[in-house]
Amino acid sequence: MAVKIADPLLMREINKFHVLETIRCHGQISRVEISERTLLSGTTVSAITGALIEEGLIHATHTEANGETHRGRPRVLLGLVADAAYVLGIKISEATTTVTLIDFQGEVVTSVQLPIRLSRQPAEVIADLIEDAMDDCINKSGVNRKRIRGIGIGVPGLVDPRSGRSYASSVFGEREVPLSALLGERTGLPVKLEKPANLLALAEAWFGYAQRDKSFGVIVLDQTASLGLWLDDDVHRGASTLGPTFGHLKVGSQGVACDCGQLDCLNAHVSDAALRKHAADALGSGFVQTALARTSITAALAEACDAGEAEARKIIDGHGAKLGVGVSHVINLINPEKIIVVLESQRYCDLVEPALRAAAAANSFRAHYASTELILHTLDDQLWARGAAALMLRDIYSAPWTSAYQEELQ
Amino acid sequence: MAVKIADPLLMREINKFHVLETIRCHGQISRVEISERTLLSGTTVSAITGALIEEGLIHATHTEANGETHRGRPRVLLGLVADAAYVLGIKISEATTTVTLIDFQGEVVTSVQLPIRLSRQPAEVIADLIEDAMDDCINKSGVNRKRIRGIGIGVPGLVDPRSGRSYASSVFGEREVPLSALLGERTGLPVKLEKPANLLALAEAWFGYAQRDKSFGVIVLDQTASLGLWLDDDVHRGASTLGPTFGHLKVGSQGVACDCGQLDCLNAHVSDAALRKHAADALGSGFVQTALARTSITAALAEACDAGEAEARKIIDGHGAKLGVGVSHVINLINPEKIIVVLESQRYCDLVEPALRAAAAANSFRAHYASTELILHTLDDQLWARGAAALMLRDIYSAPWTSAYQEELQ
DNA sequence: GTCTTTAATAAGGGATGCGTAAAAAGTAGC
DNA sequence: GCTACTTTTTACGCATCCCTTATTAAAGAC
Repeated sequence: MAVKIADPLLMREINKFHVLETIRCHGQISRVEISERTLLSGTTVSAITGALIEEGLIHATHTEANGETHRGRPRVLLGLVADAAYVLGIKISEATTTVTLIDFQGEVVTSVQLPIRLSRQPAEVIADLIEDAMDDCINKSGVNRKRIRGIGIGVPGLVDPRSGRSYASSVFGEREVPLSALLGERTGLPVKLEKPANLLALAEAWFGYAQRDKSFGVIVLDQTASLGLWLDDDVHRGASTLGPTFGHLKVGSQGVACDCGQLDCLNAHVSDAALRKHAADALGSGFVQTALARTSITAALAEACDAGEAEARKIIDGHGAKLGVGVSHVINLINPEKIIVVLESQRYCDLVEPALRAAAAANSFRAHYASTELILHTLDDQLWARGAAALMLRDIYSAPWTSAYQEELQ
Repeated sequence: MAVKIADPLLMREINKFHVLETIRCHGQISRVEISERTLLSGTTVSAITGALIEEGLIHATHTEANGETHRGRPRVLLGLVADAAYVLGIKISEATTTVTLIDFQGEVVTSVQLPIRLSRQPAEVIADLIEDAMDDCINKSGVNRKRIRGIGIGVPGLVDPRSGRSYASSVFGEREVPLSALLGERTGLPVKLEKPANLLALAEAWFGYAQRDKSFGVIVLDQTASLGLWLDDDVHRGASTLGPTFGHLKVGSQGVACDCGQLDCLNAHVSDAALRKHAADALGSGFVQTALARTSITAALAEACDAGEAEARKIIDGHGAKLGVGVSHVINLINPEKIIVVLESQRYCDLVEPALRAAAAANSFRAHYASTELILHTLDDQLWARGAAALMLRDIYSAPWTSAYQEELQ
């Protein structure tokens, strides 16, 4: 039984949720329009918005009709109270860690970057560093700490959101780190852990390209390739709760070894490490070393390609082709409405796109390829943060009819 | 907005659904126990069961406490009225078509086999033949035609359940057949079309191995390989509504051509046609011809293998290996709680299982492989039928909180 | 400055639902 | 036959929704 028994209170909660959702999606909206959109009666909308105002979640922004001026009493526009709650979004990467404070509307309040390579430190030290960064972020913002409702974190590698543990992550020396617990102790706040791709999926679903879509996938290349799958209004986690393993799909049969001990995993072909190796083989280790001191491997390849280096072009095409095969598996099996591929730079998107699309098309069933929209765009640091924030915000907004709601409350 | 606005009527519908679900799952159950399981108050359960009795969906089976005798007033056991509704389940294959009448409890009432190769006939003729078979089935059962609520059909090839059309099916000469419409006209009943794998997924979810699972996949080899995916209490259809295309996943890189025009599709390696070709190449076309006159290709291979034929063993292992690669993609991307592989005979299950498991394990990420249970079992003709029936039954039982409910009513 | 128009709230009537608590029903034990 | 005990139903109170009809509020139109 995934759905709760109905009683009058649940009824209210459901309708309250719908009203809040409508306000959240629309930004500024009058009671009449809420009534029209939700099909709730004006009376009910008034009662619910009244309660929400009392709870401090929304307020009348007092702005009258926008632009054109109407005849009668102007509509009072309602909007979320930005100050109603705050959430910290944290994105941990190998080279940089970003801590961002997000308000109830999902807007960035403050953001702090920690340009530190964490991988040499034990988990306890890393937790301390992150705590300092959070404090810094909060202090800069001037936000009352009591209004902060939780912390959402994205960390590479395997993540079990249920236990809040990170496994085999490249940023930690330890194989297993109870990151949720470490940060929960220090802050007294609820902490949610997710893999970065799921964070992006959340961000796309809440703020990005996929707000209306029932199903979509987000593929992100952040050291390794990873997929976040959004199905039925939630991140898909699967039986292991680890989410899909895009990076270990098998592509091709060249017999390239992957860290996981198997052969021809996608990651063995498209991870940053693999790209560096390809580049070193084709362009010389000197090129790689000088380039990487300055920039990322994809940026370096893009530059070399633009400089007319045929080998760089070949590597990029190969990269796109392998990614395309992976994408084709997603199209064939899931056939989501959208697949969003998130890459580091616009230039690299442009360079990799032809080969990626060609491979995706060549390896997926026609009808499915035609119905899945393939989008490439660049990685926005704020998108990470907002995804991490959405992780916590969705708890505040949580849909009342799911049993998950109850579990998370206790 | 996937969820309806709450009002008192919806509330009743939700709770009614829960009560009916409880009765359906438990078979015979007293009001008290329903109250305990659903957490609804006794009053409400009485009111709802009263309404359900009035509607003729359930009745008091008047059996008192089973076995042990209790102290106070004995519980009145309630159960589904088998006669409350009937549904026709139809499974169309190349060689045989089965028509089955199922009652409200999901039990088979009558079943009729049409041992006719349909592929030579135009769609209109096929529809006529099926209509005759349905009439025969109904007449034999003695069931009042008015009690029949709909028809569920499984047909190989591409199926668009939304339009009720079958595309590129091996059983039809035409590329596109509006089968729902053809049978709807003839019977005046609602007709639902599905691909066979989805039918099996439904059957497993309602009656089979996966009644408790949130997510699972069913793989069936019926001419070609096909996958039905059950996610979030429903068959997953994807953007194209055609469902996953397991058979056109790319496995290996031998460059074997598939009907779809691409290379190395799973079907190009594991379809019945591919197996026949492998068998003809390795064992001689004479073997294939004499064997197929008598039995199926898998049964023939199993026999040859049992007779010590090394080439047959090799073909079966290859078959299992390719299937295993396909399975690994499902495990990596979806990581469902179960994957159920449905094969023709128990013997073939036993023979193909080692290679299948080995390939699945070798190509899927460890944690995911470990958390997905892999089950092989044989195809039961009744399972098809019950799946087809569930297709319609779920409309009668339909969950009131989804928008799909509303769409399907109109 | 008054009239018109639209928005929002308030009040009353009607319907439905849930839940609690008491009454009715039905059986076993003494 | 009476009592004890459990199930089921009935009666009542309360909450929610909806609708209709004022009432109040705030602007534009004249």
